Amino acid sequence: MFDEIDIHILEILQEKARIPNAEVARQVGMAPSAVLERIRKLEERGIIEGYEVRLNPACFHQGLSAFVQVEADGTDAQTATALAAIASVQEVHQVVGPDGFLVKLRTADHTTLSRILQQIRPLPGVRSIRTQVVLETVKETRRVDLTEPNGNGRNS
Amino acid sequence: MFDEIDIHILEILQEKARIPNAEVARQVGMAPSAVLERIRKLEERGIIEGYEVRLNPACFHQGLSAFVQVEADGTDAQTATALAAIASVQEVHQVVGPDGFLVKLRTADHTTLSRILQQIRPLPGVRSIRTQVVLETVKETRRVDLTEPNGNGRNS
DNA sequence: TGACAATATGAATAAAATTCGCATCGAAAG
DNA sequence: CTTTCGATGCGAATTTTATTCATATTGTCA
Repeated sequence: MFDEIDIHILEILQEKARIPNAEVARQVGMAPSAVLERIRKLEERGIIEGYEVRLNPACFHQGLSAFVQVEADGTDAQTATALAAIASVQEVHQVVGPDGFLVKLRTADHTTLSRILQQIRPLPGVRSIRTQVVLETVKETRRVDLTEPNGNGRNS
Repeated sequence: MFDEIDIHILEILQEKARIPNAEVARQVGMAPSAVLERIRKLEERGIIEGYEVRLNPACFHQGLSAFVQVEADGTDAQTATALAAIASVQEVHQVVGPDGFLVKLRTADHTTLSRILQQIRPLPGVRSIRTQVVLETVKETRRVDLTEPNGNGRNS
């Protein structure tokens, strides 16, 4: 699927995605056109899904994180859809076990959080919810570990 | 802190961060130099934290997600650090309540997950853990909602 | 009104993106 | 072993973008 050079390119982009292609080419020691072609193919193959700007949530009154364990009837797809439709909801995961869904929220403060929780409770299929408020986020990344010396975890 | 034009720029970058600055300028109807200056200031002020490439986890044998509720003695900073140091650990949140930490993992499969869990259990301060395996992720975004018609949630 | 700070503009230049013809390499077929 | 073919890299040429800077505009405050 991809080789060491691709890995190198992805590492660079993972570090700083808005870096000029010419600079990537310099770092991997190839012609810019070749690097461009590789990046294009990584995008085509769906290995690269997109490029995002990382914003400071606190600057947008979204400084409070919380996780909600939603116990639902079976695993209602309608419940998932309704949860996902809420603006403050960052993530909706269907999990194994009694708590059917695990929902990650981001709000301005406790008042807003309460409002969202009251919005979740009456959703179709929702039996009960348990909320965990985040005091401090120690780590939060979406990076994929590409530094595997051997070939495991890599498609050929 | 920022105005409607900044919001517009951020929306564009949130959608597609590797877009050329000249194109952003076109979309917001300003000179490229002015847009460049605005983006620079957004970066300086820490509103823009960085730019990331979004990779397909499945392509890197990281198709399995799980959340681990870690019950810890008090809220040991050492525990948090140890958790954060594990490569498969994507997020570590210190939460209010008996489960001191909520940890998000990404692994290749159940076998790897088990290995990581056995790595977590003996960590300093860890009393017990409860694991929730993700069957399906319905929504997973880090986008900040910038489409607020009124001024609430925005610093002036 | 006048001064000042912040920000926009447009032109000029340097740098980058993009295209494309050609070369190279490796695998599979003859 | 040679040929063919596809994939990929290279480098030159061209278009587009980034970046800088002098100048203009705007809004605020004294």
